[in-house]
Amino acid sequence: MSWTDERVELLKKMWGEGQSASQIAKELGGVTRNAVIGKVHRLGLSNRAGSGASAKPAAAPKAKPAAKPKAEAKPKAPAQPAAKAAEEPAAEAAPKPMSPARRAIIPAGQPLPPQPSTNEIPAEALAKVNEVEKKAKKISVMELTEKTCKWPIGDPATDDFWFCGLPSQPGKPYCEAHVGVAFQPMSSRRDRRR
DNA sequence: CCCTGATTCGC
DNA sequence: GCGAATCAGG
Repeated sequence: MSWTDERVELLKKMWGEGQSASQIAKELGGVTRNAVIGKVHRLGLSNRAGSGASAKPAAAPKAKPAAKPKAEAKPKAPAQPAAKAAEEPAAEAAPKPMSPARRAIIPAGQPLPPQPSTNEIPAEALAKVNEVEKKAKKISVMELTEKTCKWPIGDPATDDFWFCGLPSQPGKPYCEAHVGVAFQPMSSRRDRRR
């Protein structure tokens, strides 16, 4: 993929809005977050409006990439809890706070036209989860241990919120059913060719 | 551990 | 110019 005018524009726009490089890369498609960051730099729009993130001193002595005796570890399976099923219309992506000024409520129509689902959750797994949620122990956050399923259920904004609490799978943060929905999808992850 | 952006440098 | 590899902070 090449940096066409439109792609660059979208890049600028999203970067300006405080989107992360990885998100921009995902949105554009065909590029990695590194490519995005590289482009951002080349475009000269490095830092965003002084967001209180991390300040780079700029000139830091490094120099050492000459040789790379780095014993790199193998990538793992990232996998994060996938979005819950349908019910809450508030499942939106707001990764960064951005400027306090632009806090406009979502319009009325369809602010999100082309939303290709990041990942699909098998209907089967969902059904399973629904069943499990009925048997959930409804434990609070303080009751979570290494052995309890940490799958959140309900709306954190209300009292209808608890954790599954069923016995989690060894080495996993969730019970079997929730491991299913949490780790199932996640198909593509950029290659790390060497 | 995951994620961020930043930098370097071979292409 | 491009972006993977790498670095460095959170």
